[in-house]
Amino acid sequence: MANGKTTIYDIAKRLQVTPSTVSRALSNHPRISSKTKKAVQEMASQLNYRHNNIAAALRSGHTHLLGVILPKVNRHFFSSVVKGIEQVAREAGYNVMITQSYDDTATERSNISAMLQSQVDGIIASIATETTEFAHFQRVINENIPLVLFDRVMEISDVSTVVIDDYQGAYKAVSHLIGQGCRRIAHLTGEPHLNIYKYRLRGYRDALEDHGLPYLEEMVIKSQVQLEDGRAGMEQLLALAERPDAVFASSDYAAMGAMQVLKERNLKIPEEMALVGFMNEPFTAFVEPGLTSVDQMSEEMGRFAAEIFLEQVQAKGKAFVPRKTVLTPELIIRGSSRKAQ
Amino acid sequence: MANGKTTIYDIAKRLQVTPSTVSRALSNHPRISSKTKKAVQEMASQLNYRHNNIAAALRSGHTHLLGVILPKVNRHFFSSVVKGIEQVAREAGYNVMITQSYDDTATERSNISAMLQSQVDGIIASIATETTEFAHFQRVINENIPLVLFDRVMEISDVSTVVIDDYQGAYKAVSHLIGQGCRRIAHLTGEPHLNIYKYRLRGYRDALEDHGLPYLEEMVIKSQVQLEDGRAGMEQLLALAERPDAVFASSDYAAMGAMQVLKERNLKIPEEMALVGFMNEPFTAFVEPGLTSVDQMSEEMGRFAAEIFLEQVQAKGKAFVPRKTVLTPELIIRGSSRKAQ
DNA sequence: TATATTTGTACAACCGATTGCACAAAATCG
DNA sequence: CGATTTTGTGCAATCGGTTGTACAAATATA
Repeated sequence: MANGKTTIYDIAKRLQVTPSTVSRALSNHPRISSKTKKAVQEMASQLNYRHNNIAAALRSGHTHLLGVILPKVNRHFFSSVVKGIEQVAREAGYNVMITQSYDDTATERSNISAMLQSQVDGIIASIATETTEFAHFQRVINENIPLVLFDRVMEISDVSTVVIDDYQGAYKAVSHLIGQGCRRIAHLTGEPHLNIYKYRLRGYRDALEDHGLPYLEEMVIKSQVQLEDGRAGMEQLLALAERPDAVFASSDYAAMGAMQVLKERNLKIPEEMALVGFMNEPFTAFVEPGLTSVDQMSEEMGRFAAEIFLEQVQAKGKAFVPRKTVLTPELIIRGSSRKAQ
Repeated sequence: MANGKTTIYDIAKRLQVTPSTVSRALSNHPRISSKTKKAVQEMASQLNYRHNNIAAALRSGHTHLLGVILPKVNRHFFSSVVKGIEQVAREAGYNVMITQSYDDTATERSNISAMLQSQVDGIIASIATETTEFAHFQRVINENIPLVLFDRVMEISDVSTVVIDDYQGAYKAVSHLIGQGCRRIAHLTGEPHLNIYKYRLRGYRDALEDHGLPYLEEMVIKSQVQLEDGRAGMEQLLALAERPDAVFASSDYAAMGAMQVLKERNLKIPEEMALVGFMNEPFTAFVEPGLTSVDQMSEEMGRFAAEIFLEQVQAKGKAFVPRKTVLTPELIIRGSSRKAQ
């Protein structure tokens, strides 16, 4: 009170009870009489008491802080995932601490350090594109702090993961293009060390083969699948002796870059070149024509990740069996791939 | 060590010194000999020691946590601001805790509570659209916790703020349209209780009047300036007896909605209707034609906000004079307003 | 009614670093 | 060379809740 901060000691003094009683009353301990609880609560609000998370965390060992590491929050996908995480986490009394790796491994590492220093109760993360070694994540696991990875995951056994079925998403997308009459479908793929791109590539390939179309090396272009990469990729594809009649990109940004190039060259979309992206970023609905894309069930993904984290926290002592959750993506068809039949 | 956690006590024991010496050695206290410091540091890394922020915070009173409250992280503007904040904050040894209000006052209030409970050393925030009473922010100020507001600020004296010159941004935008030959310029404006919209409206008005054009009530449409609002606003404007020949929207989303309607009706942009937005979201560059927009200097804004926060922290004891910082916005001209001369 | 159980609260150690104060040893000064 | 200042480290209290244990009173059980 003196310096504006009320503690449980102040409440205890006023009520002639001990701090431990106050603490228990506030946390709704069964052994405390409801009479005492009421008195404590009233005095607490009267004195404008606020629970000091820090002090509680020091003794109890848990901060009720959940760390979230994302490549970039301004990707609609990631921010939606965060929304899902927040919904579940707050419900369960956890505060969420978001940080961004900016797809940089060093930053990712320092994010993890910061979180460990802040004693977060768990970490939910999606790995930076650039990251190829996972010692920093392994450290989290070794310290027995619940870790849940989503979307961009790594091949480590003791981690729970939530991903969409990238294979299926790609397969659906390519099948759709074939259904629209496309026969020469190119693919803009990302870093092969990230599973998402690996699986999407497989889905692409299998869809082609299952429909009796050949898989051609020159039709698959690897990059970081950013806007510029999409532009470059499209240029490259247009320079081929036999041009593709469709492009399936592993990211909406790459697809967008491709679209820009096509427009600059006055090629008709989807008649001369159909396009499909991946992520279903909101701008896909704004551009002209709308960009067909694979939706990644972002909020669900976040909710699942948070729920798994909670389970893992609850199973504290006992061994927790890491869960792998796979969600089914949805193909959102827009003008960029809808050919008049 | 026993349970994987090394403390300064473990280090002290190994080195036959006291924990206080270790603490001081680690924090580079001038009174500790460099010999001891070296020994402590080596032992620390050997034992894999990690500083426990929680314990330190409890005693020292500062958590080195900076809370940031944003309406939505997936707005490119806000995420850029965060980037700026992070740059400065991390440099100074602060971790950043981001939360979203989703433009909802209740959520905003609970965000603040959560942060106060977590004992953040300061809060940087942009107010939720919906918020009209500021008691929760006032509480932060009353508790003497540094508060810096940016972009969406409120009329309270004891707060530092960072904003762009919204008036000037609007003025530039409208003058540009007039320069392109537009004579009947409509305006999509937002909630008048938010300064940003109020000032933009004034800039719009003054630019018209300074160029000898009339300010017409029916040309100003108030809404939440989201995509749908832009659509509705455009419909309304097109229904006027005398249509406008340009629309200046206080948000890119509203401008985008307007653009969609224009395209659906096959009206030419910018010939029949020029468009200018506000925010310079990335999609403005993707759409066809590119959307002219006012850039808000987002990263700078974040950096300034963080710097002011730091100053305020440093000035701990003494009275800190709140600073109002105003940045100059930049008009990014794209196809939606560039008429062939 | 005597005994066993439950209920309600108090006591005190504890989480792990920080920090004002004390004090001896070393360095500097007159 | 004695007095003063500086340097390096230790002591112990402290931040504010949490929690295992103890114990008296109330209640239930036999």
